[in-house]
Amino acid sequence: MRLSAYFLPTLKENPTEAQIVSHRLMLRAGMIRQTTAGIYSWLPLGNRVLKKIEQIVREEQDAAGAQEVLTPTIQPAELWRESGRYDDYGKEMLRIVDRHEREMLYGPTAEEVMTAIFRDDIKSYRNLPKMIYQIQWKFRDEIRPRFGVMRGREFLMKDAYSFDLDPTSARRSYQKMFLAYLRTFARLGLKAIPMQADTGPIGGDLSHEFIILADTGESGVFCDKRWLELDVNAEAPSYEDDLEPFFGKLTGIYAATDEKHDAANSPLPADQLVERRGIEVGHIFNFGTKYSKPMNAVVMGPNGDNVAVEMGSYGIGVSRLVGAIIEASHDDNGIIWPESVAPFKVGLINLKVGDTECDKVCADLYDDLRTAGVDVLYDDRDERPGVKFAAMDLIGLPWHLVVGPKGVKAGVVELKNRKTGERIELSKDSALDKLTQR
RNA sequence: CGGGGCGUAGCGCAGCCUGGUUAGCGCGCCAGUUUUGGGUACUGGAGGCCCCCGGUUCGAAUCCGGGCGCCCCGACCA
Repeated sequence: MRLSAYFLPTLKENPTEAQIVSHRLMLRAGMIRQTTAGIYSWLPLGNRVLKKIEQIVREEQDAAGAQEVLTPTIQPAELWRESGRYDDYGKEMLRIVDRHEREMLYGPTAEEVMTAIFRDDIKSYRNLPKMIYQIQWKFRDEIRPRFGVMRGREFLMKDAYSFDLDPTSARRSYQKMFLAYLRTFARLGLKAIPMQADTGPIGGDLSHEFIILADTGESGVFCDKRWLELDVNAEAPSYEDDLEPFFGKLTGIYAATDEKHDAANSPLPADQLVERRGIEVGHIFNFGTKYSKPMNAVVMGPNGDNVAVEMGSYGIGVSRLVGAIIEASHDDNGIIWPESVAPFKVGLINLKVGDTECDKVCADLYDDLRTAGVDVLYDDRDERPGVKFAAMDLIGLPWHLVVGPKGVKAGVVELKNRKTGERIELSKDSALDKLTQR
């Protein structure tokens, strides 16, 4: 993409409404614009990041054996009356009446819809277990939305639902998702700690929140200090393995949100315990038959009895992750994208637009990179170098490829790593090699 | 829902208290000059229902009433 043609409205100054760094940087980097309180439009750059995250989440869900579906944002009140949650959910649920006076709602979650889809077509234990998921917009009418996409009213969520014949099998589904979450967050460049959590309105007994430690986080959390240096993926099993040992080991290292932590009966001595702030990026629940019973989601078991299926649900805040990643990865100059989610891998900077040599070298690099399948954002604007460097730092692409007249005369270009700040001069071809092999 | 704040050009703000020429400033934007190596220049220019409605007044961005919107703190929530 050529920057001169890209819809990328960057801001030099901080908008007043943005209180935390990720919100400020998302606005300044031209990723999002607020449409109304807690509801955002995603501009091209932000949308690219959102799609990248979505894709990683999707790949890891698929790898864990979940199958992607898509259910509507608008749901009938009827389904929620079946589960008994229509009256319980309160004002967070956005309720709508259609032209026929039917009560509808904008889905804050999809347990009811998913349970209904399951029960309508799955009738035998032979078809279990099943795990389905979607990546779909949700709406929760927060009292006070804040922090940009970190706590919007409308947000993109990956929500998965597991259906099993018995609690043992359900536990295994839970552990698969537990592992999938660890792998997903690791690929996103994040360290997410699974913590014992309250189950809230979804209900159930087994539940973990996945928390990224960050000073700006909304949740207070407590954890064993061993978590701080633990590499959870080093010994992660595959999905075919018995997951119990791994699950047992990780859940055996204390971590809990402040709702769950009992300071009076702390399981750890004070010098072992760390108290921090955190951002919740995922939450998984096992809730048994809480929905399957009232909604009559039953299958015929091996002995001919109808049994209510054991269920779990598993959420990842996809749009929230965009903010969370920025909270975890930025500096004074702007965002520093992990390569896996960067909107473009390389920013190509032409320091002297109009110079025949520079234009030629840039045009070649631009074509070659794209041919090699590398996402490249070419700053071909007739701007001063400082302006270009600033913009490139702000939007945080992992690699900056700088082409200027001096270097071109000497047959070199400069490659800068946004994260480390390291700058090396090398030939155009070596730069290409380096960027295409990674 | 309780408490606080704000609404003036795309963004950040001043002006309002104490009403009175064509409503200012910085950034951005447009045109031209500059061809620039790490947030760097110069000249000129465009751009305003001063949130909305009503009232007071000879006169309202400014005072008064009502409404709407947005932000922050709290309670609440993923």
